[in-house]
Amino acid sequence: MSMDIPKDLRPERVTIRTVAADAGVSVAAVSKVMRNAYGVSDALRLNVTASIERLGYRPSVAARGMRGQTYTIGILLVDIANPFLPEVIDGINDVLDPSNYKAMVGIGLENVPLESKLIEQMIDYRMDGLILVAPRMLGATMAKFARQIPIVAIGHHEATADSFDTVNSDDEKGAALVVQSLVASGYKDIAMIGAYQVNENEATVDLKRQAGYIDAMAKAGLSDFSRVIRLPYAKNIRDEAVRTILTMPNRPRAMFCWSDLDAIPMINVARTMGLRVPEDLAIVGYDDSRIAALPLIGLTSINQSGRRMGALSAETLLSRIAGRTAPNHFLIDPSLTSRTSD
Amino acid sequence: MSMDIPKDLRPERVTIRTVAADAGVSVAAVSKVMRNAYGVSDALRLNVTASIERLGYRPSVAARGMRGQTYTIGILLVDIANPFLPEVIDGINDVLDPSNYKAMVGIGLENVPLESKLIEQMIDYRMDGLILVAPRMLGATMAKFARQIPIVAIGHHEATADSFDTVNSDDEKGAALVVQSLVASGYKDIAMIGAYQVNENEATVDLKRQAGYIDAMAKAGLSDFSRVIRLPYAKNIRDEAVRTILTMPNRPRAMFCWSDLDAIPMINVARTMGLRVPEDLAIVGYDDSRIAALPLIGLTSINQSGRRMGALSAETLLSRIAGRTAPNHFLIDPSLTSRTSD
DNA sequence: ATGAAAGCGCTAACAC
DNA sequence: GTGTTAGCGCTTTCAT
Repeated sequence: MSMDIPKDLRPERVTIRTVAADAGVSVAAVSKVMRNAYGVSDALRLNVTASIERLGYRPSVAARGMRGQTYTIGILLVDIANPFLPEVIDGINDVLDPSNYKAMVGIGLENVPLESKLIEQMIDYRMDGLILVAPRMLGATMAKFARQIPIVAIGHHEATADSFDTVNSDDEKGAALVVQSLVASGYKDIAMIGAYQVNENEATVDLKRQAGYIDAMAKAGLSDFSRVIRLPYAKNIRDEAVRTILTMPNRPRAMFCWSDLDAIPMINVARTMGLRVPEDLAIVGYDDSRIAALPLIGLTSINQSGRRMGALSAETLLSRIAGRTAPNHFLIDPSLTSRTSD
Repeated sequence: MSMDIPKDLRPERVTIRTVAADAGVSVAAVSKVMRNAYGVSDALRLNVTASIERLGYRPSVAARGMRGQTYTIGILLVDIANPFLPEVIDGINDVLDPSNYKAMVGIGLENVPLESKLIEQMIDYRMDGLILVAPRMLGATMAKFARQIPIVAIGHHEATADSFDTVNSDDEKGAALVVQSLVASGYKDIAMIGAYQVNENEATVDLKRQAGYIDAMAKAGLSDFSRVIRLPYAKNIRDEAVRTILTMPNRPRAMFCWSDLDAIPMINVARTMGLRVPEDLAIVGYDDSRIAALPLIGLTSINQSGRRMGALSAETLLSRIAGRTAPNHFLIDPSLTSRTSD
């Protein structure tokens, strides 16, 4: 039934001007209503709100970004597979939901240049602030970005940073918790599986966990047993490396893995080799991920309350966006979730 | 006229105008060089490129969005925990990387209103196109959005849609593969674990898998054994429900789970109850996720080549952005990865 | 081949 | 309390 509609008759985009015309007010009035700015009468507000509703008007983030805020914050994730991330996202959403801010996510794929690219992109988008989750980049790089946009980092230990905020679990304490628990169970020969590469970035969680482990071992008088083993970076040969380690005559009696991501395959390899966990080999992980909780895995692990960290980081970011300039650095206490692997 | 503002007090942004001045050309020239537009001499291009490099100029996506393209595509994920997603992202990045497009991710948290919100937000951002991964919303809703922005859906079976494109694994065939394999191994009493709720959306993958299962059972002359069991939506009581099912006197001999997400806990519950897998109960999953491959899990599962689906959807989206209007609908063959659980 | 200039949709001074 | 208007940094005709 409809003929070809000439372009000038086609329904045009609803802009702030359309709304203003519809409500019989100025564009400035509409803008103020949208931003809850000071100086609008209730009558005007009601009138404008009705027009917005009726026309289904949605402000262009792009246009907003050119003058003021975009009411969008960017979340940068290292990768997407890490089981710790969903919790953090949930926590962030907990606080963003009731605000008029939205989140947009970038995925770094464990790759520093890509991370920087994504941050630049988010800046190009004129996002209002950034939450970086376990960034691989150096603190100096982050400080550089922080000059352009408010930043809070999760899982980056740099409590002296003054251009950005940090939210962390106390990773040293977490590692100490593991060592103390294993020692209390009578283990002495406790080794640690560290992350794959010595990172250029010294603020990463794995190095803190390592420091906590070494320190706790010393405090327990077990320095002689203290050693950090690194698995190869390539995933496909990691299992083989674990097998080699577990075959060594002086194989440790207990293993503290810096991440569940390594602890779970280790349980599997151990059992496949006929080793009983924990009778022959105790294993403790880090992150308390869902898989760790599966009955047949039963991995004892450190819980770092990702949801709280997420929520806290969002609150911190919003307060910085709101104008705070003094840096905030939060350290949250981890806890040990005991299961059957130790 | 402009007043004299001390430049030291206002470190100014590098804009297209800065570059133009630096290179001694017009802003239009710079714009054309950036977009590889027609009508620029090599000399000019070189000159401008050098200035861009030297000044570290980055175009404002916001400003671009007001007139032309943003060179950004949005990816909408149902949630972040699904093990199938990282692969898809990798695939999308494979094709986006060499292009000058970037991806931005939104996370739907399995929630239709939130999904719509995120899409609207991406439209507000003037993104150039969207890839929706296993959207929960109705096809009609997607069609509505597709009038405003190019869309390709992954995991939404609606081959008749003409306003958006789809990329799917052949879920009916995948389910049939499972049934045929189980039948070949001698199983007859094969039940299926479906998704938690009957969705309002009939285009979801789980319903296709269900249809494929029922059909394949019929073709094998096993209609009498055919039945679809639904687990409760609440995660915390799901294990208990599985236990109840496995305790029934007429418990099925084999289980086809619509997703590894359900198959893996089922293996665990079964073994915890003392059932041997597969001697007492065969289990097959869907997605061939990493955890399925762990030796102690050893879950036989359907592989739907997420990476290829991701790459294909990105290509399809770019071609639609480039102007194609005829819809594309791709169906990719799944395959069965056999392990020890069946 | 290159440049001048008119907006895109909004926010924020400032005027009334 | 409300309206007018000058840009924000780009892209895109349309001149030259």
